[in-house]
Amino acid sequence: MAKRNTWQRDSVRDALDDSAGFVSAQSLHARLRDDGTGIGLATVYRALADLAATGDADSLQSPEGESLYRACRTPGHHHHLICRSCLLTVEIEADEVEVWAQRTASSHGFTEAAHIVDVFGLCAACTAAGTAERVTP
Amino acid sequence: MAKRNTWQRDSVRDALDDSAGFVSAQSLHARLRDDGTGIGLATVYRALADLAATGDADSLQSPEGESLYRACRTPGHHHHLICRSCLLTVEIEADEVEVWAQRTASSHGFTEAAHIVDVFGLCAACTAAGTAERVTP
DNA sequence: GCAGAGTTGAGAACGATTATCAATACCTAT
DNA sequence: ATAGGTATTGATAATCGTTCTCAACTCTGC
Repeated sequence: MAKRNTWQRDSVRDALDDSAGFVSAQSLHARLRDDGTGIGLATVYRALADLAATGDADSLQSPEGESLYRACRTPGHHHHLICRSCLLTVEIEADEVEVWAQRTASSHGFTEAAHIVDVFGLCAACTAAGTAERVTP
Repeated sequence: MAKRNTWQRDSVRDALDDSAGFVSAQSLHARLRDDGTGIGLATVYRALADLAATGDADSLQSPEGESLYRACRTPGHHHHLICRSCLLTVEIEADEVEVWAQRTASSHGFTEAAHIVDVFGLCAACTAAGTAERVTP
């Protein structure tokens, strides 16, 4: 079960690193295909799943139900501020919220608390441009 | 475009009200079918979408990508504390988090901020029962 | 009761994701 | 460097949740 290094995996990792915000597996695949590589869709999904599993990438569900991925610069636990128009993403710390979540959970008898905390909005650029639709990077 | 009252819509609303936690459209449909009603799957989806649109129900995406619905007792904006084993749900207030989200968004130039804040854990009962399910880090 | 517009339900269609499986490419031991 | 076992790939089929289609149906107001 030893992992092997393939140009496909590297390509996916590189493409993720080049993205400013979250991207879907589909759009990553499309981009890689456009770059001339003959990479397969299934391979992109597998590579992304691996990256997410090893903690090298974060993933979240878009409001539309798609799985989005991102290579995060900040290691460890953090949250995201995401532009719902261009998907530009800013990593944010939220110690305040960590404490709140933990306190709230235990005050209701819940254990093993985890939380999903993401803020969506329109970034400065999209606000200025009045961009109404979502653009997939 | 006047809305009509049909027993189907009422059934969906009632079934939602009877649920302690979030449920998927599929399982709601299955339950209604088992109750002898010949309700259609598409109708359940439509009714749930309507309820969510009018604010009579809340919805969220399960970590597996399914859409889950719930008839919430608290009107207005609130968040949820959800047992990841039995889906028991507690509605929680989070003024603290509202403020934080708004402040964080605007400090990064983001406008029209909305946020997804949900806490997952194991409820007291499931913790005691040792119900071990998947892990959501 | 009647007409007509909103609703329903069975199944087709759809999009995202996962499974299949023969062909291929990577890695390690020679 | 080479060979060979095996993880990986990729085209395609399959799966799953959800939405669409459209003829049949049923509320509601008159």
